[in-house]
Amino acid sequence: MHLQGAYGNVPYTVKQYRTNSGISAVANTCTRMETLSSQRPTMLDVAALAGVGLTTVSRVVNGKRGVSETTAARVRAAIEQLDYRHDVQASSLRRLDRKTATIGLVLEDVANPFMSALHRAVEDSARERGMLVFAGSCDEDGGREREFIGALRARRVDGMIVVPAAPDHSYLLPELRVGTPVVFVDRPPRFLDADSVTADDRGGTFMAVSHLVAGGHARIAYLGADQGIATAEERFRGYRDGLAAHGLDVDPTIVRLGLRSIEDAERAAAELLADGRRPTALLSGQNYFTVGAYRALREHDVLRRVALVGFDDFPLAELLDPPVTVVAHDPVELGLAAARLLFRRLDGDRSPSERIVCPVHLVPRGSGETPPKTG
Amino acid sequence: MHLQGAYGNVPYTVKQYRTNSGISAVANTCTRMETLSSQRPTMLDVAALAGVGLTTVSRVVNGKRGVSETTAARVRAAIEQLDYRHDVQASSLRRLDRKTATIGLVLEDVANPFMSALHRAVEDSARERGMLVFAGSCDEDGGREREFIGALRARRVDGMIVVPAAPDHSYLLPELRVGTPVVFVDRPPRFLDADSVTADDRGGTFMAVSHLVAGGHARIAYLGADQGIATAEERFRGYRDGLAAHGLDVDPTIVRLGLRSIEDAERAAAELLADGRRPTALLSGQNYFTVGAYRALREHDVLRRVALVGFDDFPLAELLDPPVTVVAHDPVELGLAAARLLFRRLDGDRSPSERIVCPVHLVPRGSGETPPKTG
DNA sequence: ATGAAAGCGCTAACAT
DNA sequence: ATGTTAGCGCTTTCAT
Repeated sequence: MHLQGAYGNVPYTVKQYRTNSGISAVANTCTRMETLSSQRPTMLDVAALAGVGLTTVSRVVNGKRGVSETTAARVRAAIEQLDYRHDVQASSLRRLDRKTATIGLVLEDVANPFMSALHRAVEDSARERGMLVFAGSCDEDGGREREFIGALRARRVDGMIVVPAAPDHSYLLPELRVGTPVVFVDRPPRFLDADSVTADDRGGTFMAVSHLVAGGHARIAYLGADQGIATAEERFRGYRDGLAAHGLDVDPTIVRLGLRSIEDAERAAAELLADGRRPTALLSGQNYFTVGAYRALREHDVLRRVALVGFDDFPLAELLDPPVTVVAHDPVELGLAAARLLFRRLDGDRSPSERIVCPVHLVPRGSGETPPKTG
Repeated sequence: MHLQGAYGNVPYTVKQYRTNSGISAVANTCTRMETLSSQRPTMLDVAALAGVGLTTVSRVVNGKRGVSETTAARVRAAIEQLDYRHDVQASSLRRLDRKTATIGLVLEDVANPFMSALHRAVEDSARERGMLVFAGSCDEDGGREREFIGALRARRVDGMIVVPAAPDHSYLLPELRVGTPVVFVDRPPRFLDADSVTADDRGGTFMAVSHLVAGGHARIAYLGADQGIATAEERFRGYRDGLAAHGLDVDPTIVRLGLRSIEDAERAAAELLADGRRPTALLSGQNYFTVGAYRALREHDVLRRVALVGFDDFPLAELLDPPVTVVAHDPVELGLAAARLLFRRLDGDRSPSERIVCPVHLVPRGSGETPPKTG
């Protein structure tokens, strides 16, 4: 028991604590002169106050066995009294597995309802394991993705869940090799063999086209994003394949790709509707585009004359009048699956990379069941 | 220059690199025997490969002056070649200011559209300064708030932005004292003197009541959350004060507090509408409750007979039919103001704590302009 | 059951 | 302009 002077052979500025039992003890290294009150207590402070060694405090904090219950209680009391907080950064620096109990989540946009629902699912999974998540938005910008992932690397996250934006992910190879698992979600990685959880994009638009054709439509327009985005490409493929499967041709004049925003989609839909030979149905490749298309339909007062089916469900879709028919995949399902996969890797699973594909569902609500009308 | 053997008096396992100029150098401490290939390169590896000292690498990485351009270029090449990534955790451990370039963001729910818009605003502000943000959800649970903030403390975040859930924040006092700034947003802290950015909640509901009264309404119901939540209390106060200001009494039978979800609100609104002496207008204290109320109105087929005004704007409010009149405050504005305040504190501002109140706006869209009808 | 000492990757003070 | 050394707060190894 060290009552005064120095701890080990490290020189300390003496600081006295008074414990319940009236024992006083020494604490806090203080080479630089600063007001002690503004310093955070360290394990050494706790050790001194509890009258035990540094290692014992470490054992208690990490819940390791080999400490008597009485000692542990004293340590816990000291922690409480000093408002001590373990430093996971310093801890991870020295620990063998270098784990930081932190994961990175690379999203398209944390404020997109689909992405934020996915975020919440990942957060909940992480919390169960006492892990925190760094989330960030890339806005479909590959450069920002690299930048953000670089920042995650610099913080030594234990793993990452990524909605990819970049056209090439081979730059992540060293990271994977060093043992940091990366799970791709919503879209598969490019030029990299890694785990992924995606939705059946092609199947979704195929299903949507079939639904519209079954409803009598033969002139179906398409609103899609840049074909550089894997999801967008697959969805467009489903549209083409769907038409082909029903013996219909793709009419390039009613296909609008490369859209980026609600406004883009609204403009594109407005153009299509203004045309003399306008489509009898609109198929939108993404939640935001569906909203834009809906606005255009309302603006042109053809809400119940031109059908609309959207990919991705969105909040309030069922409250609109008419409610919006969508092809939906559950972001929570994607997020949970991705997290499960990531944690399995963190737990040491080294089996070949997996490609999980979640099914999509058609949710008929009204807007997609409008029969075709001409003029 | 060290060509072989040991670096300083630290024993190393020798590892040879060949540089462009043909100089070979030593690297990588390796006490534990592990395959070197699976190790992350450290500054020492970079230093060895570039044929310079450790400090020089540190200087280059941190962009400090005092390194010749030729040396810097050699170092950068080595960094590139080894795919070296700076370890901010280790860096922060040793650096004087202990900064981690990380902030914590404590939200009610990352998936709530209001919260995720705020999140995005904070993220964008943080990115400008090269900082990352830990976001998490507390679901109005004070215990979860403390738990999450504890995890943030353990990761030594530089500062926090908090949408408070707990009934008492004095537990954050040691954190503030140790120099970690905390800015409260959307709601003020309780039992703690700290910065806050809030909306004019009382003024908002007061305005809403006045608007409805001006439209001829005298029987206005209220749907609100638990009065333990500061925002909820202020909004309810604005409702009462608004009625009083127009000589109207609060009728407790048409006030429903303590709601927690869309479903709660839908049920409460349905009850109010089923009653013989039903209100002519509904005032909702929160975005989710507005959605619930809207559903109930539609269910009872009184969408254009009973008026509805909601607090908080929400996506697609203007797309509904009738579009929803709301009292809105901008989450982006709140987020940006909170971030600005936090960064000012991080830059050393020690002036007395600030209480910023953002104005709210009435956005008449239709649902709130329905004239009162009886029966 | 407990403690002393070494050292994780880095920055800062002090050389030169 | 560059290098050497100490040590940030912690975990681990090896004592006892």
